[in-house]
Amino acid sequence: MNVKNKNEIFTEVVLEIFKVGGLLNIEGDKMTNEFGLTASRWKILGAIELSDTPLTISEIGRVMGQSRQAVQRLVDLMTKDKLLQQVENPNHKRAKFVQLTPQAKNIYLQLDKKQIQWAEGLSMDIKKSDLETTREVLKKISDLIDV
Amino acid sequence: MNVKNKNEIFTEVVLEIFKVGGLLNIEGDKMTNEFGLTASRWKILGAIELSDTPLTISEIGRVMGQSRQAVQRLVDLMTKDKLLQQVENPNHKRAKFVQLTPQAKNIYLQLDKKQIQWAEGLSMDIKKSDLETTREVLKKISDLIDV
DNA sequence: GATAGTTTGTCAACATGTTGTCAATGTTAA
DNA sequence: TTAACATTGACAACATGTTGACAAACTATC
Repeated sequence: MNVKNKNEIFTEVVLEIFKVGGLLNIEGDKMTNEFGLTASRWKILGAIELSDTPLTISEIGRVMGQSRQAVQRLVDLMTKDKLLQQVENPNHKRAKFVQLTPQAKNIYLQLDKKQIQWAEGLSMDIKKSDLETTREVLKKISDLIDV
Repeated sequence: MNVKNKNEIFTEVVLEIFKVGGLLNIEGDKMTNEFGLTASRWKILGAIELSDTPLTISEIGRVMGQSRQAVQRLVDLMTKDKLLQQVENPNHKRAKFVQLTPQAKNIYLQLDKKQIQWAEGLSMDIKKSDLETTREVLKKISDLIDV
């Protein structure tokens, strides 16, 4: 019946993560194209909007599991594009808080609607409990690596 | 209890895929460093070794869910490094088959051992059935996008 | 066989990401 | 307070990836 051991399945999961990640990026690029955005820039907006507290550039990087330098680069570009603005951080002179401009909030809301419709189509055939299991497994893996 | 709907969970899964993907790449780079490889080049070796039939560059791309150009670039570099060699494909004059050199096979075997130990540590706290669910969910997503 | 459409290799432009380094800023401990 | 350590912004080098375009090679259809 089931001839594969746990390690083999784990390896398959890892390879599938790479594959799906790439495909999702392409999909995200298409989805954001009409707003002059890309998948990566959309993710930055999401990281800020989904957070309960104001975030600095380094904090955004930590939330996304990325280097602060990669985030800095995008934030600089998006600031130039009037999508982000930086405000004083009372706790740190250099590390300012990053905020969405009204224009970016507007775009983000539209993208959120678009994404929900897209997600509904994709997750139609997937059980909610299976999605939850997947989320937990991925979180466990990321926590275990991140040490 | 559970206030999140399916779309929200789906979104969390997507964000976790991005995060874990990045972390796995960093981990793969560290793991392959002693052999003068990178995570991406290791993946190329894996795609070829795990296939039942000889693969062309374009086919490797399709298996990995990547553009053939990205694969081509790496195969060219790895050919220069004596890790890959190309042999005639009776079905196509230009699209040759890509093979591992003995040296690459040797490295791949060592990496496989190393990876199994690493995977055992990581998947220790994860149920086999949950890993299988995760794999199936990811496959479903990638199939649905790939159309 | 000729023709139209697809796949492939090649080259180029560009976006994204890690890593390393340095000085400026914050934090901690003696 | 001061000295050691950690975090941050800034810059640079490099690896990886998508996309677009073009000609060569293959496939299918008439």
